[in-house]
Amino acid sequence: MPGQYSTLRAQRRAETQRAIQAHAIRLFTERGYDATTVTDVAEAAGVSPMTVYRHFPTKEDLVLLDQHGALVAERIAASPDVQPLVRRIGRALIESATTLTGGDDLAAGREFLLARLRLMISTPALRAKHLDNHYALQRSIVDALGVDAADPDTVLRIQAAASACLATLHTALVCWAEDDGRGQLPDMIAKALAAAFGEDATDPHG
Amino acid sequence: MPGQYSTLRAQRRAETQRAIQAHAIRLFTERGYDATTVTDVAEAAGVSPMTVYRHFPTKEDLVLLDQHGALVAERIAASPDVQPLVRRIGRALIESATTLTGGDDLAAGREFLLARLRLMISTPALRAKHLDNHYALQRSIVDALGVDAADPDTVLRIQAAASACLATLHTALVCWAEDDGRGQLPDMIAKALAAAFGEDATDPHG
DNA sequence: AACACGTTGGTAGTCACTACCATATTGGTA
DNA sequence: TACCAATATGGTAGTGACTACCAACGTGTT
Repeated sequence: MPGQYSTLRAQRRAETQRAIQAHAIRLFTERGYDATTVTDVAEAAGVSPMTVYRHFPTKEDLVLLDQHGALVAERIAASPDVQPLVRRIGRALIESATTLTGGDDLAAGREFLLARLRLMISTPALRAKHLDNHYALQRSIVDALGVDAADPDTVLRIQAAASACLATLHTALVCWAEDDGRGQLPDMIAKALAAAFGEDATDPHG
Repeated sequence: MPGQYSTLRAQRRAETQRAIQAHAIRLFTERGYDATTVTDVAEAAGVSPMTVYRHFPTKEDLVLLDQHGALVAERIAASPDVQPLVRRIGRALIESATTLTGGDDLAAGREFLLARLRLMISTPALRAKHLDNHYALQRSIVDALGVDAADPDTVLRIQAAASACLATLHTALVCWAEDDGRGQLPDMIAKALAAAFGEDATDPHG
């Protein structure tokens, strides 16, 4: 929230935030999400429960992914609009996944991502909110595609394509996590898209 | 939960349950979901808060749809398995929607359904849990399709198709509700499926 | 040195939800 | 008809997430 005019302040804040989240994921994985209270997390991180809420608005936000949404919307807006909708969205999803998993410096980042994914998949509350985040992402994708919203049929068409693509992405994430991240996530997404929409609609060489 | 060996008992129970839910939807619509406490609902229905929890495990269950899942799974299992996956699932969704909206005797039932849908769409907590219900429905659809689960690629293919179809269904529900239920829901679903997967994949005359 | 600001901690409260126990009414039975 | 089991409901007390409101302390700027 607050504007950081100081680097030292921002660094400290970022560090406590990182520590809180790291301890949270560890405890959630060890004892389970529901069996771990926010107070437990705060004690483990050496702060008060209030500080946890200052950095993460809800307990769920300790686990959920954050940057992914903006990444996808950017790529959508930057893509040429001559391709069919599904291919355009699908490519943005694949490229974003490449940035996410490949851009992370080392294996530790991937393990952290995997741990969060596993929690999201197995905990109903987390899974629900994560799916709702995808719904919000769907809205921003539709916005990024630049709809005039004059014709309700056009809106329905775009909304349907976007939601179907995102659901497929979620399925690919689940399968990737259940495979313990052995395969390549972008490949997984491409395969899932091809399965849902047909090979031709998502052919990377098209 | 309990087995109803008596009709009179079951009738009374069903009646209080119906009353609780009706008052809940009314209050949620009037004051907003978050601004209405379970105690408010209980008082309006003339029961104690505990009775509300006996009939509806969570506050969210006062709004969410229930029977839909079983309906879809049945139709999936009953459909011939020669068609492509997306068409098979899509048809089951359309037919279930026909049963839901057409089977309801009169307009009052449709208005009630619309009110619940509007709440589900506009309230984040409800929307999230509803989307998670769709995820559970996805699982039962995959089960109903009878997968041997030997090949992970096959599983991914079916999961992807099912999740994409259900996301499209959700989009159609939203569009239908935003249009105040003026159009026909099954048509809306068919249109959304065609937009996402192409006309040929869902052609009802195929 | 003084001042504004941002980070943290404390307290008290609301609300969803869960045991655990008591009570009354209903349905079938001796 | 009297009795008993099942069931629907109510009460109380408690947990845990989350939210004000206020106090204290450190940091960066003037």
